[in-house]
Amino acid sequence: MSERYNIKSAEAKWQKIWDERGCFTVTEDPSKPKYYVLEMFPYPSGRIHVGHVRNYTLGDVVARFRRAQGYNVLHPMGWDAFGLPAENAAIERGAHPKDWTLENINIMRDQLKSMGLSIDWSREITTCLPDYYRHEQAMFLEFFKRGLAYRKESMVNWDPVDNTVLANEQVIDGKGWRTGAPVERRKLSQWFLKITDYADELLECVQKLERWPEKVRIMQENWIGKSQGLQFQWEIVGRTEKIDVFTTRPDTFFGASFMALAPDHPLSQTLGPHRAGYEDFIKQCQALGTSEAAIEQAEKLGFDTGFRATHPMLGYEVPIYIANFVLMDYGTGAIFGVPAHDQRDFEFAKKYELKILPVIEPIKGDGVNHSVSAQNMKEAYLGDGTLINSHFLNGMSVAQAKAEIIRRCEEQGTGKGVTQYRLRDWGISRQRYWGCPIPMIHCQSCGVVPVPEDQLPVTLPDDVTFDAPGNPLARHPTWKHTTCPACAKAATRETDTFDTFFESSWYQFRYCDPRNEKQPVAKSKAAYWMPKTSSVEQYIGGVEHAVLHLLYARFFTKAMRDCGYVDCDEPFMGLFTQGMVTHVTYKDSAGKWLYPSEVKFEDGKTFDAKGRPVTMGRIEKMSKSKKNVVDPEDIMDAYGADAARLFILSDSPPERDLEWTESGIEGAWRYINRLHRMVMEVAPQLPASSPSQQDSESALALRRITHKTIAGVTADIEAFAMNKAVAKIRELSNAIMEYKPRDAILREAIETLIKLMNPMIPHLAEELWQTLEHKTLLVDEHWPKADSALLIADTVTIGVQVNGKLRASITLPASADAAQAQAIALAEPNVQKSLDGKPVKKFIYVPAKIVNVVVG
RNA sequence: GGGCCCGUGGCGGAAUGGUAGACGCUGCAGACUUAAAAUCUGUUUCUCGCAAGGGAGUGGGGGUUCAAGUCCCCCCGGGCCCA
Repeated sequence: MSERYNIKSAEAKWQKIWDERGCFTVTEDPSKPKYYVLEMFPYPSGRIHVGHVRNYTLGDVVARFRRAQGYNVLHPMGWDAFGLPAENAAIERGAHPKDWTLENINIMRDQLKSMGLSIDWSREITTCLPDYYRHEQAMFLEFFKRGLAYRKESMVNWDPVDNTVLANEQVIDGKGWRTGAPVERRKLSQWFLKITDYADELLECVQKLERWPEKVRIMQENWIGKSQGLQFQWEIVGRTEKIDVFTTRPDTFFGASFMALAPDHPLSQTLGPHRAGYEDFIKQCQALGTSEAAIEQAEKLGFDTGFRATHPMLGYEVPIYIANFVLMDYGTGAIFGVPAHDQRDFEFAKKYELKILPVIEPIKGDGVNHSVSAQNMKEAYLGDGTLINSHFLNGMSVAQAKAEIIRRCEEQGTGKGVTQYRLRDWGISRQRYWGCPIPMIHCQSCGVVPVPEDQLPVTLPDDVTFDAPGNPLARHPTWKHTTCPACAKAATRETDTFDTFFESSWYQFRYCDPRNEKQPVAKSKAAYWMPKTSSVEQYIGGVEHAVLHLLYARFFTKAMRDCGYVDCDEPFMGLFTQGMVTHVTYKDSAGKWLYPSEVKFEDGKTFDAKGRPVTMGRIEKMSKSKKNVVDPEDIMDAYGADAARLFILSDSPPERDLEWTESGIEGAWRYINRLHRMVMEVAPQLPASSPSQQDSESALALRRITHKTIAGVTADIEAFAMNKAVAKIRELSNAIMEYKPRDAILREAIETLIKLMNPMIPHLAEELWQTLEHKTLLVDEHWPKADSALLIADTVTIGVQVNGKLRASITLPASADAAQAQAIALAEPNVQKSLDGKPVKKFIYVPAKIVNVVVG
């Protein structure tokens, strides 16, 4: 009868029609509310992976949904095209980074297009092309003019494998984030952006981003790491030097019983060598490594210098130690120890038998039993409480005491309140070829001189070699030689390029005006798509970018605002971070990883191509090294884009990990075919009109389900609960398939179903819409509205409990009162049996919810 | 060590404090078929029972409530971030 749905040709057909009619091409239209959906753009590594498919499917659901709701939707795509893999490809197989990158882009663009995404491809951007990066060179010069970009010599993390500088955040456990090689420390002149100027604003604003995941906000807050404290000086007995100390707990000032310096503190080198064992101790500290976690977990060790410091207020003396747990990078590299109220200090004091003086008494009745006597303390008390043993601070709360001690110190001129941040300025210099050249010139007589704006862009030379380690730009025979714009003498170009986080920090603006040759973005266009009040409504990407990319993009937005490019304060109003895609792993009898496509299934057992047994391993994040990957192109060839999209949306909540399974994708594919078959079969029999009356109970029931589904799916998509939306759509289709009459009510249900599933499986939806003989494109149809009258049922089925245990279920009018409910409930034989003749003590009736009979 | 999140059938997962297990996957049984695939129908938390019906059940233990997967306290296990 009906022919099988030809997925491949149908999907290609609709993609062509959407493309030819420019369905997703948008311009600024003041008559419509705008909605900006953005997914993190891909690095053109070669082929798309399932993580991309998940990311862009989620974005496409939002885009198509909002479009149907009448928004003017901006949904663009581009390429994060600078980066190390291109250079690695050049080294490994001799491909030029540019050719390699542009080829990859062509492949991946085709792959993305075959997903049927509602993207405005006319806005595509490629960050490695001069028409993109010329603008960031201009912006960098503007930043430089305003003091937001500067150069300084600094210790850098040097990755000896990649031969490049790493940002602090690219160092994980003392190792390079990409290579895993132990990082070396080197001194280099580097360009920095003054992100620390914005530390406070970045912190304040992130707390107001209500549509960001809580955990990402907390990560950003921790990264900025703002702390308030007191910085003041202690005198050393018998010496002229003073020790600068920073503390976030000035309230515990009077509990101080020792002083500790970082091993690499300058004073350690002055005070330490007087005593034997100093050298050994320092060596011991260095052997501990640089990882803060390791330092924290190691035994707290100290070296007594024999010197003593004087308490600035009380004048008593405390010993000065050099301690392995004090970090030079944090604060001033020197602390005073308060064993009663800091766990590390407490352990230290126990070991070296130092005085433990409690100065905070826990608030009584908070349920915590902390003794205030030093002998009984088993650990430091870190909570709030009332100050004791603290002279003028006695009786105050911790917060009051902090404020008071800072006030006193400032009054006496012995110290000052200090705000400190963990955040450091952003080092943007990279000693790489495949990045945006930093538009600066080094002149022997004039120093560092910016490239004049009319000479931009500074483009990368194409004729470079990768046969030697280091930066090809630096050893290029001619490229770096130029003349000084100031004095016209011979000078050299900066050969460092920007960190590639630079490109992704402002691309959200470029999409608003991607072909502008004069500016990064015209103010009028930015004002429409990214006004002060609402920038990107929905940003979607992996949680791995929770700190770096998002922090840099937020900073860039503020810097661009202050330089007059744009008006908005925050780039991304709504953020959604998706989970990873995982897959079971396979190993052959020799213990080698196998691709899922190499594994055969028989009788629930797994074999390789030659029939040898294969073992199934853990479910892990898809990775090439473990070969537990599937190629989206293979999936789309076999099952089509709709099936891939549907499966990806249906099982797991988007924020959680998704396990890719063959049976899952097959289930989605079966559903698509079943739906097609069903509509093909009933379409010719359906009346054209829409329903006016409900003449049967089953018709009314279907209408109710239809409208309940509209309300449910709308709410679910808004809440990003795509798996629940899919479940509701499938419920509706189950109801449709059970419904026998071929009437207007069935037409309404089917057309509603098609509209609701359109964001998820747009090709099939469009195909079915056409099958129902509509002349319009579904893509231009409005999102259905639920009839609220149909959402309220007039009879309900609820459970009847006796003493909280379910004994029966009853159907009664939704408007029934307690007396009616009681009569119906007690009439149930099962309820009577459970009552066992005992008197009803209490009767609970929550309309449309539950009946609970309480008996004695 | 601190913070945040999570523990529900064989599996992924649903459940504004109100009939736990929606929806799907898998399995099982049946129909169609010479047969298989595809498709369709039924069934699928465990357990006692021929059945009607009963018992247990959301990592473990306590508590609040007429009622707890959901709220509170303690413990166990897993994940992420910070240290």
